[in-house]
Amino acid sequence: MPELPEVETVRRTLRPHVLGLSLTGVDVHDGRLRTPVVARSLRHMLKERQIVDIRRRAKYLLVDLRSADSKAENDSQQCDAVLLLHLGMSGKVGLVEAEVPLKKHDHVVLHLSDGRQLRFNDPRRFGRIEAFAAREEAGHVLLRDLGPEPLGPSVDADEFHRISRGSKRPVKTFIMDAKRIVGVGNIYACEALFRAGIHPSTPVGRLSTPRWRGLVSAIRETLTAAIEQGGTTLRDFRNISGEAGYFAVELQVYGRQGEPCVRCKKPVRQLRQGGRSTFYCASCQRR
DNA sequence: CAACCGCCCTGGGAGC
DNA sequence: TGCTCCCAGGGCGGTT
Repeated sequence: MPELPEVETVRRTLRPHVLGLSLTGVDVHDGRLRTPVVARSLRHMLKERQIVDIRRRAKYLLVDLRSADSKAENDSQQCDAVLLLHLGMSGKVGLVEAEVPLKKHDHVVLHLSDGRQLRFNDPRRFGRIEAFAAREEAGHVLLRDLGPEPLGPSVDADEFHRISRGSKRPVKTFIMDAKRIVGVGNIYACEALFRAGIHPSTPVGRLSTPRWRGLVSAIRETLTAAIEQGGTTLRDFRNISGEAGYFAVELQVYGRQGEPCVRCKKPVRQLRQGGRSTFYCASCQRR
């Protein structure tokens, strides 16, 4: 499942291949994604626009588009658009030649000016694809309430300590809350808490500033390491050529219930928090 | 308002 | 072999 490192890897991999190309057409084969894809409006927002950048915010890919035929500089501002992609649970982006046969679950196809196609494939249809005018980005309902980027400069342990004071909420659900900090999914939440030596059930309001510092560092290190390794494969991730994806990151606790802890050899335990499985070492991770 | 819970969806694995 | 059941999970809408 694509978490932040996978999305960042897709961004970095895709970007050099598509920068400067224009979108020449849009096919919607199955618009039943997280919210229905409206072919008409997607076409209207994308057609004849040139890809000028690909950014990432949380787990959203944001493709910056500029009107390709706009000669007048003052006109281009109004023509700027953003294509938003979320890979959900099982989404993949393929960059292929037009003659390559469609695969099952290739729901949306974007035609590129070099003859190739960007194909959005998503078996579980938890993904999202939509487009809007660039001026709408700041107030966009999916983006406006997002917390800071874990790898950005504004993530601050003192701030987390301040806003979590008095809260009895488990630390794990706190760091997975996108309003607090974005891009920490179930796998990396477990891994970061193990790295920081913090029990996932610890009431978040009881974490001292030094422990918060340790946790913030652990989140950053965990995500950075995964990005460097090209993202976790697990089941669904594929790289842009459509081949089996990058090698799996060495996971220390996630999915290892009953196996010996890499640090102390005691069995890794599993519990459920907010409907999600949590994996941890009761000996290495303390409240 | 913070916190929680159920739901969306399909494929894959386990068990019979 | 094929059936049923369960699980994976981000984010959103609804409720407490």
